[in-house]
Amino acid sequence: MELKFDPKNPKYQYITEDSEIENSLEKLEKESIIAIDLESTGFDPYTSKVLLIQLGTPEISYIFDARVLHLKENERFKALMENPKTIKLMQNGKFDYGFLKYHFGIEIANIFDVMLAEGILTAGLKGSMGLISLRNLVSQYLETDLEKETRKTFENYTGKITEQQLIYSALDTLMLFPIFEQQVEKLKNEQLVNIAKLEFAVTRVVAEMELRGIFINVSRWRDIIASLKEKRNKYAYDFQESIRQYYATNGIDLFGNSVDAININSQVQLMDLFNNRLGLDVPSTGDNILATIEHPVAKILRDYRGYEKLISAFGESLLEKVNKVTGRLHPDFIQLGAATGRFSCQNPNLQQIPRNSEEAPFRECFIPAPGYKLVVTDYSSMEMRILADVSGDQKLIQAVNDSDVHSFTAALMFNKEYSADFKKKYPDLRQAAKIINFGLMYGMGPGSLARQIGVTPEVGKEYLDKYFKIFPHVRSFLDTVAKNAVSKGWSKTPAGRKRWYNIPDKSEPDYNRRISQIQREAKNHPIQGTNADVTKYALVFMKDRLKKEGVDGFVTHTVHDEVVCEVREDQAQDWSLLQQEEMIRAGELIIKKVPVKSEPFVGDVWEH
DNA sequence: AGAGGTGGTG
DNA sequence: CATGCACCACCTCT
Repeated sequence: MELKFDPKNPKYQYITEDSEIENSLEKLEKESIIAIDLESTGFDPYTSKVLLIQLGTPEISYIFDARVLHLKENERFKALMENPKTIKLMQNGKFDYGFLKYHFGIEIANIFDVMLAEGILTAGLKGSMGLISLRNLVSQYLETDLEKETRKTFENYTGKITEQQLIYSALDTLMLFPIFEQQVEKLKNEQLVNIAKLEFAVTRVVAEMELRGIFINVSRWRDIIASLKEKRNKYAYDFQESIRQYYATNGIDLFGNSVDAININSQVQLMDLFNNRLGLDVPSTGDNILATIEHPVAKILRDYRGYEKLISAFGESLLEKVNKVTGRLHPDFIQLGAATGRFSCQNPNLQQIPRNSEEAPFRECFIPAPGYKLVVTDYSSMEMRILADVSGDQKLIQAVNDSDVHSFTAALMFNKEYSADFKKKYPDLRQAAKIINFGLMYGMGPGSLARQIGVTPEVGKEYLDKYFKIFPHVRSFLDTVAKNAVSKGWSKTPAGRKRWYNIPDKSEPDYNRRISQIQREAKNHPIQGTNADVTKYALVFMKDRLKKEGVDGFVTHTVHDEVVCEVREDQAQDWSLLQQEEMIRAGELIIKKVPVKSEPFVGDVWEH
């Protein structure tokens, strides 16, 4: 590919005088597409400084020294960044958006993010998930090596910006244009333009979500952990006491301190205990296995694990992530973290905080700032509605229209009268139907279905047959998706989001296994992926609506089919209805054959 | 450092 | 024959 710049000697203008700003802006304002990048002393906007802001054309990069220039007061600078008519090429724009919003009050508009574009174009393929580096894009699209070592020099810069740093900074904007041009063509060819637009709109919401963060009641959190530790320690002690007899130790060391027989957390040592010393024969030490074992040690271990899990995964380590400046948690939401289009979440992962329970009401520790409320909306049985919608199965559409899908399914399958109290009358039948309903969306087969419900494989197959006899279009839809995924190498959601598959060669030894894997993934993709599409539209709609209505509120969190906003107390109740409205509007963009439902909750803790 | 096991969420 | 989707964190062990 022909480049419009010399990678060894890129053109740039380093601007260190306020008087030079206007001149560069004038040039940039003439462009319909500019590239933006930013160099900072770190990754956290609250504790890091902005050093350089690069705004580029295809030929030249204007490097603004943010330390010495008065950019915050420059309305023209801000207007350019916020101009919705100018496309802003960025790499992981969420990062720069957050810094510019916090340090300069700038809200970049009309982003084209090459990282997200690549994620959309390669969803599901190995190495495409999550964060894709500019270096990789440059290597792939421009067959050039982009030196990235210089970035580290910004973290402990000594004052003077070096020529090497300027070259590095300039390349980061110049490289974006030729990548952009090729990606646009690909997006058009794959009919992924609308999905790209959605992701680019979402990235501003995500940036603000991360910037705002989530308030957490630290002392309450510590109290929960402390009480869990007490219980865990008791079970840890009981465990050591009950297994000591199987080991050549009296449990006391030379100094009179008690010493453990084995490391209770070691899977290897536990296997030795169960299989060599207790005379059992366990394939693993997972909870599903331990649950079937009569031995008292298994019971103690299960109890211990229940507490240990919560303490290790959600204990003090989470509190360490509280931001020193804001006192809030600012997790990373990875916009294309999942192959299906869902978000993933890290540092900490607030999408896996346990549901509230008596002993560990973790979610109750997530609270609004003083003077605010949390407004929570989630979609009700969204994936079932999606399955009904995409399959077009009249019976399933009818089932989700009724108040309880699983009961209705059970009634049809087991020839019972459907009634409002079905759940009470036939809890087992409902549970079986629920497992089938969910299992199907994951491509489950008769074997594991039978195992889940606790029936023989033959009965499991009967159930499946019965199910598909009632919902024939569900079967045909899933089969078609699976077949097409293998023949075409991709599947897509109604909104157009694609997921690709590496189809193995027939000569591969595990060909059948891998094809089955792809078929299951493909059956799930339109369902999980549509859920992601809908929630992402909802996020964009909500942010826009908050602004339009002048509500003092922020999107703070999302968990796949749920959105949490933090809204000023006196506005929260009214806003909750608008939040519900936007959730439903987003759903109805894509889901046409069944109603979309979402109830709003206003409260002082995160639960619903 | 990375893999495997275990278990938390939707 | 064995085959339930999508993630991330923590632990141990090599």
